[in-house]
Amino acid sequence: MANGPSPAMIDTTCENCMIRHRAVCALCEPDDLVELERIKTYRSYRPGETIAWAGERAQLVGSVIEGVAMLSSTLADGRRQMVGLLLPSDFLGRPGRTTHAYDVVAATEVTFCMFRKAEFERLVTRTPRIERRMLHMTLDELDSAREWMLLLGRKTAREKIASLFVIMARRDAALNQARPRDGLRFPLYITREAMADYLGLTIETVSRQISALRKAGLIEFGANRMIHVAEFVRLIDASGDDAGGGVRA
Amino acid sequence: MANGPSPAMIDTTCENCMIRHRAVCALCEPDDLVELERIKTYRSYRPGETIAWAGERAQLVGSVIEGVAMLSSTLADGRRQMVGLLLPSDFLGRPGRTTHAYDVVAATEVTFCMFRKAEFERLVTRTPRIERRMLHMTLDELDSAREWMLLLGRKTAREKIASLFVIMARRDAALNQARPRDGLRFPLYITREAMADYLGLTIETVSRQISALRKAGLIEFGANRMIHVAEFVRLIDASGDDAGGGVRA
DNA sequence: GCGCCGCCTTGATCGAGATCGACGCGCCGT
DNA sequence: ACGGCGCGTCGATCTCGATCAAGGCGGCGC
Repeated sequence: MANGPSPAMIDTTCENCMIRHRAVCALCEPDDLVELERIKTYRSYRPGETIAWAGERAQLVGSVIEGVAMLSSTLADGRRQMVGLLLPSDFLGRPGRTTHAYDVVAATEVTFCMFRKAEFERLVTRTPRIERRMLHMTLDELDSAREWMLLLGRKTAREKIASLFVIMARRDAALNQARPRDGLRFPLYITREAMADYLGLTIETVSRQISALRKAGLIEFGANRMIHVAEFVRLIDASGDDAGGGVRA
Repeated sequence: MANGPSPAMIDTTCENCMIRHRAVCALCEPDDLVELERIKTYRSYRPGETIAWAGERAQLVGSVIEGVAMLSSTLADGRRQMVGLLLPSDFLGRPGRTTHAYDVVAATEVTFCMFRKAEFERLVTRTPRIERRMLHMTLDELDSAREWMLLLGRKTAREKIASLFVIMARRDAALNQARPRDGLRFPLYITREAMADYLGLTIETVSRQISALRKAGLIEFGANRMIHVAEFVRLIDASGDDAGGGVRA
């Protein structure tokens, strides 16, 4: 994700867009795309760069084309919790709200297909297809958020790490059309800090539990931040979720 | 909420419905309401009754008219986490999914305005107004879920209890149009178990922290499960959220 | 009235994860 | 080559909330 094509190499026609059939524009007809192309712009951010601050006036909305961005909330004394991840095709910005509700930070190099908020909303209002698509995407996000609530509220540190790895492995397998027979590899792009923020842990606990999983033989470290999972089922068991036998990609 | 009018007393015309302007039908035109009235039915559940099991085929969808229902997830070994609350006007059932994703249990006596799923979806497909309304409701739920993620991941037991009370107090104040000057009362309908499931705690910790808040003078117990908050600002401080001075209802 | 049962409270102890502190390793700029 | 810095690891200790255990209180049926 972090080392895909550079922004300059992105095909800027909607027809050829990498996320054409998964993003907010998935249900659009050719006519709609003409409209979208008229008002869209591309914008990239460096890893660690802040894309928006919570409370800030939201001028832009848009879809992630590639890379990963993090949504997080912060308590007055600095405790931070990640509340969402924006992956390619995910949408940033909420119709009917004028400010950002969360801090948005680039986790990797990330590129957005952006629209001026007002123009986009005008277009949405007269294009129910976009609204329908947004509804489905929002429902999916709500499901993810609720799954994460279970993790945050009830899972042990070990289960949290295993759950994260299961998700990353599945995502990577889906992306690369790889069949997760036995033996599965995926890259660990994010830092311990990002994992800790995501899982509601400290970085020390994240580090210790990853070591514990390695010592227990559930994972191995490869070169270049690759994680190798010999028996995916054992990782799923360690994650606390049942779904026991069936290895879904 | 638990002791409002009985189902039999509910006015069954959409025009006079208590949630007419807040529910999924809020944007509907009179013509749409005729359609809805044709396919809707009312259904009530007793406190503690299970409305749906996770994984079960979803036949019905609908809005809460009155009462409260809880959505929760369960881990294989029985650990449970509440992932959502359905209050009057909230919608149960997800378009495009054939099974329930969570257990749904009545927290109080609860009455739904329900539709056969297939019929409702057919209607939605040709009524973008309903879709737009669902989108906004889903976005609100997503915000609540994310706020809850911050609570589950980063707040202390004490802050969790205080946060819950702040929310309940605000909700009650909003419902009764009461101005939260100094001195604010609200009823504590739910059990310690429900609070524990919601907050990611055990019932013992819930009990102890409520006692601690009482001993610290932040809350007092009245008759009939009423909680009295003398200085709302102190409760907000204890909740960990800033928003320090401004007392919003 | 009496006893039971569900819900709640409180105490004692335990343990997972936070906190504090030290250090290792790789990368980058000079 | 060297030093500095960001990131990760690991050990020691502490602490908050879980766990285990013992009642209390109130409503309800008999």
